[in-house]
Amino acid sequence: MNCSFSNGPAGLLSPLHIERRHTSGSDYNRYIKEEDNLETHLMMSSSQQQDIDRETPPAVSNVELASTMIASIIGEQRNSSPSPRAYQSGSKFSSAIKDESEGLDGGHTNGDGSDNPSSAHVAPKRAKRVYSTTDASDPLNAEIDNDIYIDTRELCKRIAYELKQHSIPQAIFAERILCRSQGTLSDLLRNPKPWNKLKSGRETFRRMFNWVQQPLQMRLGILDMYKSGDATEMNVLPKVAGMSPPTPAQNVRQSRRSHSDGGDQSGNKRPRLVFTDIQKRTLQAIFRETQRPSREMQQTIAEHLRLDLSTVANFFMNARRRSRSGPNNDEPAPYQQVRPITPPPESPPRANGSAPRQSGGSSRRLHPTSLQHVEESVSSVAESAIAYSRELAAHEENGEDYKMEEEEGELAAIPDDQTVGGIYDPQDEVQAVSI
DNA sequence: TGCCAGTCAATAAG
DNA sequence: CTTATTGACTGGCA
Repeated sequence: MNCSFSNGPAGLLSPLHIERRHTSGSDYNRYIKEEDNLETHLMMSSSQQQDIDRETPPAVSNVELASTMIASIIGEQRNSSPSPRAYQSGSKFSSAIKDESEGLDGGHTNGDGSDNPSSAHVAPKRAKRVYSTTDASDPLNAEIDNDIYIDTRELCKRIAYELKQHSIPQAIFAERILCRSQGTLSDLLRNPKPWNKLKSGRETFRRMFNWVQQPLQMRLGILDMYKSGDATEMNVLPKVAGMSPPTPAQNVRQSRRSHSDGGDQSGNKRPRLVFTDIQKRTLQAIFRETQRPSREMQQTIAEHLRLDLSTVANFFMNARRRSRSGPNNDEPAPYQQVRPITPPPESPPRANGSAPRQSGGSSRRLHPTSLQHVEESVSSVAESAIAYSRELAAHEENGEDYKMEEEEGELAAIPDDQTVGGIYDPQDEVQAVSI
C-alpha cells in the first residue's frame, strides 16, 4: 500500500530504475553517436546544418553575431520580404516524426502551424516512463504548509554535504529518495529555488528536508532500503521513520505506449539537439537584448538559424527562466515559521567555521537591495552590449551591406569584412556545407 | 493560447 | 564513473 509503484515484477524499483534497466546497455553512451551516422544518411539537410559552423572562427564575438543577426532581422522585416530560402524538403520527414511523437497528446498541437525547417536533430518517438499515483500517506510528503519556511540554500548545502560525506551518488539519492533524475537533483542543489517561489516543486525540497531530519542510521538505511526493493529490508526500518517509496513527480512525462511500433522501447532514445556555436551565441546575444522577442521575431530568428520556431521559443523560455534563477534571495514571510536545517553531527570539512547555523529557528535578514544591485549590473552590461550592438549594426549598415548566407545553408549573417581580416574564411563554410 | 514551473534525460564535462 | 548542463516535454494557470 505504501508502495506506490505499480510496475508489477519491478517491485519497489522506482520507474527510474526500471527504465534504466533497458536503456543502459553496455554501449548506451555510444548510441547517439552511431545514430548520428545513420542520420547523416537519412537527413542530409540536417546534418549539413549541424556541421556548418562547427569550426566557426572564435573571432566572431557574441555582440557581433547579435548585431549582425539583429540587423538582418530588422532589415528583412523592413523590406517585408523575409526572402527565406526554401525550406528543405527534409522538414517533411522531421515533422512527420514529430507529429507522431506528439500525436497522442490530446489537444496540444504545436502552435506553429508552419512547417519550419526541422531541428538539426529530430527526436524520434521516445519511450516515456510510467509513474503510478503519488503516495499520499508518505510522511515525507506531509506537513510543511504555507506557514513553514525552509531555507532551500541551506538545505541544499546540507544535502550536498551529506552526499559527499557518505559518498552517496546524486543519482542514487535523486532516484531513491526524491524520485527525480540525477540531473534534476544536481540542478536543484546548485541552484536551489527560493522556497517562497516554489510551487509544486516544494515537494522535492520537502523530501530532502525530511530525509535530512532523520538520524544518520535511518538516512543511510533508507537509501539502502530502496536499493533492491527488498521488502524484507523494508520491514526492518520502522515505517514511522517517515520514509516511503519516492513520490513520483506529478508532471513526469507520461508513457504513450500503445502507439505504433512494437514495443522496442529500448531503441527510442531522444537524440538531443545541440545548438551549433553560432546558433547558440546568436541566440544568447539576442537574448541579452530581448528576453522576449515577439512571435514574428522568433520566427525570423528560427529561419535565420535554421531552427524550429518551437526550438527558438524553448530557448528563450529556458533562458528567461534560467537567467532569472540567479539572484534568488528570498526570506521567510513574517508569518512563516522557519524550519531550521539541522547541522551535520560532525564538523563540516571546511565549512565556514564562523557561520552560526540557524539551528534555533533564527532567520537571517537579507538586504533587499542585494537583488537590486545584481540586476543593475546585469542591465548595465546588457545596456553596453546593446549599445555596442546597435552601433556596430548601424556602422555596418552604412559602410557595407550585409550579405546573408542562408541561401548557402549558412546560419548567421556574416559581414563581408569578416573575410578581410583573415578571420573568417569562406572556404571553411563551403567545406562544412558540402559535407 | 501562451507562458511558466518542474523535470526528464541526453550528453558534456570533469 | 559522477556531476553539470540544457533542449524539450507535460501539466497548470490565466
